[in-house]
Amino acid sequence: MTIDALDARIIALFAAEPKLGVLECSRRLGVARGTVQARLDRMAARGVITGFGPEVSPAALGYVVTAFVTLQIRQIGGRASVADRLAAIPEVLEAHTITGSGDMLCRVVARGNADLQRVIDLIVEVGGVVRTSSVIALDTPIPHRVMPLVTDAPRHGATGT
Amino acid sequence: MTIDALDARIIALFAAEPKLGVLECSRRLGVARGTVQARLDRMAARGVITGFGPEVSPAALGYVVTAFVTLQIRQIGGRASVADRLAAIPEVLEAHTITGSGDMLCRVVARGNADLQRVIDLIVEVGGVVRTSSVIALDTPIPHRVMPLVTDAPRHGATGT
DNA sequence: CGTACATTGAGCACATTGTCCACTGATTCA
DNA sequence: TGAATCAGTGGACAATGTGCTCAATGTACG
Repeated sequence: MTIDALDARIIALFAAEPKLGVLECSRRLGVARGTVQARLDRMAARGVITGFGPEVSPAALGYVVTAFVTLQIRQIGGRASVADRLAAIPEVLEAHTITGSGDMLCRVVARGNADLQRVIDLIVEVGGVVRTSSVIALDTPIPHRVMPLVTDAPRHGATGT
Repeated sequence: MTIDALDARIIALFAAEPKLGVLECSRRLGVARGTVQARLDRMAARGVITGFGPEVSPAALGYVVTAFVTLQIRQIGGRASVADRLAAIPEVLEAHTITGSGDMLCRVVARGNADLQRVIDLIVEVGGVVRTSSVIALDTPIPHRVMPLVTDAPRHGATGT
């Protein structure tokens, strides 16, 4: 369930320059085109690479405020329905059930602080949500990244094969 | 700073089937190829689309545990150096400075609960970090997404072409 | 030793890309 | 009203990359 150094280089190269084709990638890595294609296919099949979709910046769309909202949920209600209704709120970008004193942790975005209040109100209105507690992200010194994992993983795991 | 309905449809189409070319995309949307290309270029230039890189699943690499770690930082130390040292830890996928009782919120992954302890130890060892508090993500009913935002944004902003 | 697998290098037909162009229609502004 | 600007259209072109196939090679493993 790991990747080798070549896999990592392929991913890193495509991450750096997504417009590269398989052919150009194989040239730069010094391997045959078929190898790169096979690696990509295999990683896609194994779920390591989940897609090549466009990455959209919420901030560029006007959603400049990011917040993390911890929810407490009435035990009797059932978390599933809460998740469904949260999913209906576009500004909820992510939701996890969690350990600790809270029950769910959501990442939400909004067009401003006043708009964040509106979004939180939408969340509170979801049946089963008892209480919310929010923290606002002031700055993001480390934006979402996975590349360190990719270049690190080969060192831990399988030899080539 | 918004996108219109056509932009949203272009993004949605590429998100659904990234292997589509510009030409096929234009065919399905019933517009000229040049239009799709121009829209993509413009959205890339405006920062709405930040890239087309491969999306990697940490879980598929063996990092099956996700946790959110809240840090308290010694005020005198300075947050910048803390962020730099956190960035050196591959398992730290994201870090924000936040409002509230904590000072930073990090998303971290690990290969298991025992490994999470190792990662948290790495974080604690960072100079300036006074205390940490972790919650583990048990389940992720809403995985990271932005599409609802994309399809929602046109309604707020520009005319619909 | 034989099998299985990954890789290589080559070739092919086909589709797509990047890049031009001229023309249209709508909007804005003097 | 007339001029200018912008986005979109439809077409064209050469150059390139793609998906696919094939046989041959080298290596790991039982």
